[in-house]
Amino acid sequence: MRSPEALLALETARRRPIALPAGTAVYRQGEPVQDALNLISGWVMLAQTLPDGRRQILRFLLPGALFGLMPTGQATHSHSAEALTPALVCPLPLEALHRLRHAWPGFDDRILWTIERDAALIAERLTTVGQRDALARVAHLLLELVARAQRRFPPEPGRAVPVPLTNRLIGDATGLTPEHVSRMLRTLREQGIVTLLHRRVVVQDAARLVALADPPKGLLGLWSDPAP
Amino acid sequence: MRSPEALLALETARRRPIALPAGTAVYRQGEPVQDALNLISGWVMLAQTLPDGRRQILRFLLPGALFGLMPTGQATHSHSAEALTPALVCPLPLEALHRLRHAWPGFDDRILWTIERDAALIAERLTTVGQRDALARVAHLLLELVARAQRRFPPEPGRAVPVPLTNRLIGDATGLTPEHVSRMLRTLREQGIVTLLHRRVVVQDAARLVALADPPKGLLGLWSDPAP
DNA sequence: CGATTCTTTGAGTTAGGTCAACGGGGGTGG
DNA sequence: CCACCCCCGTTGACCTAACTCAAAGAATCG
Repeated sequence: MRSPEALLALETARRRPIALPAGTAVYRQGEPVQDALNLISGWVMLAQTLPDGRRQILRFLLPGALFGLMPTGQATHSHSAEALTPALVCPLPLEALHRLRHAWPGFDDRILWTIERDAALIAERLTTVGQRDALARVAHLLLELVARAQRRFPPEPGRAVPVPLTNRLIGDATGLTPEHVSRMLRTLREQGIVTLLHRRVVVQDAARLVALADPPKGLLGLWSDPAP
Repeated sequence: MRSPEALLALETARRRPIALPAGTAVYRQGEPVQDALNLISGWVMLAQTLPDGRRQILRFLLPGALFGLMPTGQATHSHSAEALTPALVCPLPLEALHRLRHAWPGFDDRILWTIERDAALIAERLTTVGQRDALARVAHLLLELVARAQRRFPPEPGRAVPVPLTNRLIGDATGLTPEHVSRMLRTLREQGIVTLLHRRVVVQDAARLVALADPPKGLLGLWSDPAP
């Protein structure tokens, strides 16, 4: 937990929050790294784009996420960040971040925790995309996002959880085409497992969804737990 | 750069190095997190295994790598680590790591740099596996490993670079079957681009290999540059 | 209310997987 | 030093999951 003094120092160092309409870029791949960013509200996605236009969504960010950091010495962003909903983002100059890290150990620990957690989330997506079939990939993504959005695992059945997903976004995150995503969503719907309609996910059968997505035991905490 | 005092403190805190024969596990998925580990010599792979036996190789580690860290509060390993060659590994108790981080800012910065770099490498693999075809995936992996092993980009043509890869390992890293990896390697060989024979890679046509793998500009430093 | 983007579905195609068989290399134990 | 064995690599034939292309309907947003 950060001390009141640390929080005050953070308040002093950060810039004014920026309101971003849905669909706007926070930063683009190849742009110079400027500030670290704190997501206050809304959803943001991080994606890597190939020269031919295909893109891989690396992560979906929920409020509270810290992003925009690159390894020291890395001058440009390796990926782009784009708001999926209207979003509020608060920049923090890298130099101030560095100062805060060294001044407040609790703050430093939290940064490290965040980066490690993000790496673990990407690793799990890699495993899913590399090894699982289309149905499991879609199921896994829906389960992850519902669990993270609700901060709860397993997800509560019947509740409509707002998620700003389109079939194209699901495809870009899972390595599938939007058409095939549509077919997989139909299967999940017809089997009474989970439904995605009008940007809302309803989990009908949490047990079967978990069985399909089959998230590795022991990592579930990363979806639902806050920072220590 | 870390100060002499910091290096001394590190020397004092670490345990005695452990020699691992090729094929042995450093730790297994699901085991409790114990020490952080420093790879002194040899190659190690990090992999996530699914219940049905399929596995995704997340990263290949080269000497100097720091691994075995998990987000604070995460009790068990989300992946396994296995030596691909005879390897020398030096454990560092987590508690000592924590102390060193807070006592020596340069040390702390280097840890953060390492984790961020590792996350960037995994993200790039995710993009490759999710979006590129089989030939490009294999080309990308060979290029990455040759560049990292030689600390040099683009790779020097004609030089035989030792890599402990089997077709199965390439398949597990790229999401392909060993049979299809064999077909892709044949294509790369027949086209005079790159050859893998007897655990040695020879890059024949660096320009075409780079064009095929098409690594995002600006990330190349992560393959060939040392820590700042 | 028009335009645009998103979703859905169908039909045909293909990249990569599966299965099977064989050959080679390297390590091990006699 | 040799023989065996096991794993690895290679190739071919066939199969199927996912892609492509096309077209029509449904949401969403000025």
